[in-house]
Amino acid sequence: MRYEKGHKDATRKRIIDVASRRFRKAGVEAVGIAGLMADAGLTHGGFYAHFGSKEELVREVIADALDRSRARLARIAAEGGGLEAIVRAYLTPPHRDGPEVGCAAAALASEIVRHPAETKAAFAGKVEALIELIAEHLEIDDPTVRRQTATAIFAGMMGTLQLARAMVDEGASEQILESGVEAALALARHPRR
Amino acid sequence: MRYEKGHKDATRKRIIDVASRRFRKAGVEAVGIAGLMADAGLTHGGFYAHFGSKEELVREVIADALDRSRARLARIAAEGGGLEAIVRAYLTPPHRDGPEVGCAAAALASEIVRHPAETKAAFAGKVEALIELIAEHLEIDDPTVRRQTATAIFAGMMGTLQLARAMVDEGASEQILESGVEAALALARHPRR
DNA sequence: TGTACATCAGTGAACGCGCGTTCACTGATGTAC
DNA sequence: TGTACATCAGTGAACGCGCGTTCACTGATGTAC
Repeated sequence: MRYEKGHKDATRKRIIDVASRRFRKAGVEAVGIAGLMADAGLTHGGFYAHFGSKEELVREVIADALDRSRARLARIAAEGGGLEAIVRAYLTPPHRDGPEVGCAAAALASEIVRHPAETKAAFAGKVEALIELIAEHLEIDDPTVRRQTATAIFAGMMGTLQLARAMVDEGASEQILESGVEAALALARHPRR
Repeated sequence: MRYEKGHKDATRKRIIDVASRRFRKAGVEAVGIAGLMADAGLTHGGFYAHFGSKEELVREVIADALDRSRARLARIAAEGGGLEAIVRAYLTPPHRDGPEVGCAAAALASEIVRHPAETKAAFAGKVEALIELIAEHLEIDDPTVRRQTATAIFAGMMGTLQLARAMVDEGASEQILESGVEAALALARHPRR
């Protein structure tokens, strides 16, 4: 081999990592293949040795980024804080200000909707896994209610983070984050009317 | 005048209306000036007689679309259903399936974040008005708690609609909408721990 | 051990295309005389 | 009333640019003999 064993895999991983940050920061549409590859230290033509199309990369990035978010939140919960630690870690100024390393669902949700079904399916599957993680940390017996509550908590976290990012005023933004924390914890406490 | 009085205003309004539908359906970035103007029955060059830039149009569209959403939801609440009617009208399959005439916040939130401060400010201001509308229909005495609860309810509604749109499976999508309704009503009922 | 060849990750020119924006122009109508 | 001119919403060619994708190629290294 002209390159050491594992070289191509490492390059592929590097492209995904660069794309993952850039997609979350600027949106998928705003990121071009040429700039992406330059960031990864390569030229644009080589892209197609790794991915069949930009859309295929999008799918891989979404799956990878959401897997990592899930793992990170699972670790945070496991360290003893449970659901409250998840919620507080998610609705925090650093997460609001660092979308490039944050939750891909919050960063890309409204544009993923317009992608092909295959991409949406990848997104939907990983979001379900995130919801499942939240459900595991709810003290609700009925599995249907637990699942519904977990879904609403995640939707609220995502919507809250997006609103906090849209605010121009720092104080207003932090009040929104706080509202989101309170609401998530209230839902975890009062799953039924 | 070569055109009857009010002609230019009517054209401007038509451009905004066409842009409003197309932005919400495809995202701001995916909509070009030429296609937009063709849809409005004009050629692209005329665009700059009405708007200084595409970004200026984006700002006008956001303000207009969110004003209309607010007015629509206010009417629905006033017809007797109150907050529950707002929530149920928002988290409904037709709204999920018709983003082009639906809430601009849910359709565009994650991309507005990346626009210039002036655009974000226009968005933020109108979202505050929507939250205020929700707050008006909450039976909570403490204005801070009322406001916080309204914020969380709106964030949850927005996040829920986005998740429902991202699902490929129809049944899963409808369960998400239902979770959102339940959660919003639960928050309205239990504002404090 | 030395030479010929195969491999293939990565290169970079080229493809057609649409983008946002500018600008000299058109032509229907209103106003001035 | 008839003619000359001013107005200005809208036209369409042109600008430089970046997009996603294709493809003939390079050149470093491994394998075969």
